Amino acid sequence: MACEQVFIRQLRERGFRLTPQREMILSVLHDIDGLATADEIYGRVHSISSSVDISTVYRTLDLLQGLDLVSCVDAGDDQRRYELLGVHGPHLHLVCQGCGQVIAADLEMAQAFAERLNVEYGFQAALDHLSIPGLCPACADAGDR
Amino acid sequence: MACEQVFIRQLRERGFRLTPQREMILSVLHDIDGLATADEIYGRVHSISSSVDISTVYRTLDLLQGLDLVSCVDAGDDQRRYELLGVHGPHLHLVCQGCGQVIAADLEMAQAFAERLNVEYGFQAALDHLSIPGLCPACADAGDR
DNA sequence: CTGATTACTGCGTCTGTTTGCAATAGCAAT
DNA sequence: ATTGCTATTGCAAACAGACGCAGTAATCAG
Repeated sequence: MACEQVFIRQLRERGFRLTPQREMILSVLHDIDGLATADEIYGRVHSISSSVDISTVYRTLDLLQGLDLVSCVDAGDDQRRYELLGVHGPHLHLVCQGCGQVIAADLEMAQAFAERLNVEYGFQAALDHLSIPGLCPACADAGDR
Repeated sequence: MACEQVFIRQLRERGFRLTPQREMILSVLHDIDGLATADEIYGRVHSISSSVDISTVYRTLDLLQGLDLVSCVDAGDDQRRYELLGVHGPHLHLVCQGCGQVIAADLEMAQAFAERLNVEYGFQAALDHLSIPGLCPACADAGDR
């Protein structure tokens, strides 16, 4: 699979090692193809090989984030979820605080905003891997009453 | 103090109670006048009255956030900090991932962005209480090499 | 002032996540 | 294939933060 190749190449280039655990975790992420909590990922990996530790899952997810292959959505309410950035590149996460729904928004949407922060404050915002809290259309409607 | 009055009024209006613990926590936040972790706040409160529990600190901070009297900066790397929104109203937090520094930015900066999210996705972004990760000028420079 | 109501607290416990450490196992060079 | 270097792992323990519960105390009506 394409993403596997990317992964392996990225690892090698930066002096990391390819381990079965990492392969499994990547494969599971690929299967899920959507958002999943660390625990869900751990569950799946564990069912393939029962000797993989949850802390390895966390460490691998961190690593994958560092390589920009995975992004993390912080729903605020204690349920971080992870997502493989395969086909669809980086994007914004609009997290609804009403229903928990996560909407994927085009990163380009925030370009002007990032630009402004840079001009005014010299700050280089990393807007990918960013979760924006708020209300989805449905919950905003419901909340108006 | 003005903010104390605001606090008490807000509490009463919504049917909450004024307790010594809440007064102490508010007073500590006022003393600090800047960012502090829950643990730091707990430490100070504890030194005044040793029978205050850390979970009360967390609960009170949550409450204060609900009343928009406190905002929370999530530096990403496990060190949430809290801040009294007294004089300066709500604002954006630009969190540097290099040095951990937190820059306060004008909320107005993000208005256009919020507007766009609303138009395109019908999403009502809550951009106050939002921490934006990135690099401050100094760290961005250092990182270029 | 007194008593009733019920929000709030402290405690213990639990979940999700990170970290230190010794043992293991990739990888490159031989 | 063997070796050495060291990144990576599993484990256990530490950690922040949330939660359920039973007792306490702030508030308000009388």
